[in-house]
Amino acid sequence: MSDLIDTRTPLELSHLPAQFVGREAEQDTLTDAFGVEGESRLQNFHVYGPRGTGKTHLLQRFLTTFPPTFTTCYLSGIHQNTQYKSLERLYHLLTGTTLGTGHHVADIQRKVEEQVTLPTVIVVDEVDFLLLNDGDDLLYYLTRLENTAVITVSANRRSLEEPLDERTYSSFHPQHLTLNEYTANAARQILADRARKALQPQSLQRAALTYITATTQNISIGITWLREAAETADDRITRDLVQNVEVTAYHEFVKSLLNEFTTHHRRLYNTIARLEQERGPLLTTGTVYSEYSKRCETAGVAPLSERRISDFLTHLELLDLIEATYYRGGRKGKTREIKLVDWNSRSDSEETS
DNA sequence: ATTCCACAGGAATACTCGGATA
DNA sequence: TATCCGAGTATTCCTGTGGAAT
Repeated sequence: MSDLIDTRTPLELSHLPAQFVGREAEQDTLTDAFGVEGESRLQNFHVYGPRGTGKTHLLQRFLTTFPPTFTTCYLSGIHQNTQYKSLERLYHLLTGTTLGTGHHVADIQRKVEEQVTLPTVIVVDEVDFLLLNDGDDLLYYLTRLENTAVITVSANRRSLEEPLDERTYSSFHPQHLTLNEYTANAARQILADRARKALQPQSLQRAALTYITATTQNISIGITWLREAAETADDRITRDLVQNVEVTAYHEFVKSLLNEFTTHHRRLYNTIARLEQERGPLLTTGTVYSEYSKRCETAGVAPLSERRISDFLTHLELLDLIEATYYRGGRKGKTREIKLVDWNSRSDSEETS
């Protein structure tokens, strides 16, 4: 146990710091659009930004700025990955009562509709997971609800025009907000601020901090890394120490991401990681699946079907843990070529379209 | 011009579970 | 209590893909 750490909380990913660095402009954009201070208007938004750029924190914080004359609701498409689950949670928020399973969606829709009396702002974070799993029915319903604003959040799509039904998109019709990656300076401030609150004074070397912010632009990785270093350190967090825990820290980060998913997701990821070590990158779906199957046998677990694992691979892609190039035909057949994401190649990843 | 690779990914189906209704 | 219904999860089934190899 490290005695460097006074309070661990500021080093946790879920911690919402009182002071919010680097996203003031984006915060203002939202506040101005909604006119929270004066006459308020409800607006739909789509917020895009790579992983670890503060989207979730920005919106969670934004929701807290509404007065009690509003209802606000935060959903994550990772957990609320069906219309049913989303509506259930929404209903729970509105009434405090839990419905449980076994009802009809149309019934819950009606119940929710009855309960939405105050202007309501609903954030659908990680919207890609919901769309992949259950289509856009929820968004269609929500955007047609009176007196309601919907804010979708994605780390993968700048716009939802393509994945949404035309009728859904036309009633959604969002304004767009993009979060760019933190500047090194902002990242440094964020980490330094958390270190100051969590650690003994003077325990974090400047060079250590610099190394982190120069290596990754994902602030979640940065925070995990800082915490890992703090937990390992005896007296000071040095640059060397930070380098030493680099790999472990990334594993910790992956673990925390995959914690929200199933053991099969984790097994699948580990399979890919090991295959890549053994045979190098660029594996095809087939090899990954058969190796995953083997691992299941070894562990005495029934493997999931190829079809299902195909979807789980897409999940890993959405999480930015793996990268896949799709072959839609050709001598390689129709497949995906898979490799782990090179997370610490800080620099050019701007040519996406 | 064909053939072929090797799955992607849509649709139908099976199975389980909780609530509702008679 | 029996039975039915719909939601969720996972499987089964199947068609389509398109350039390189023949």
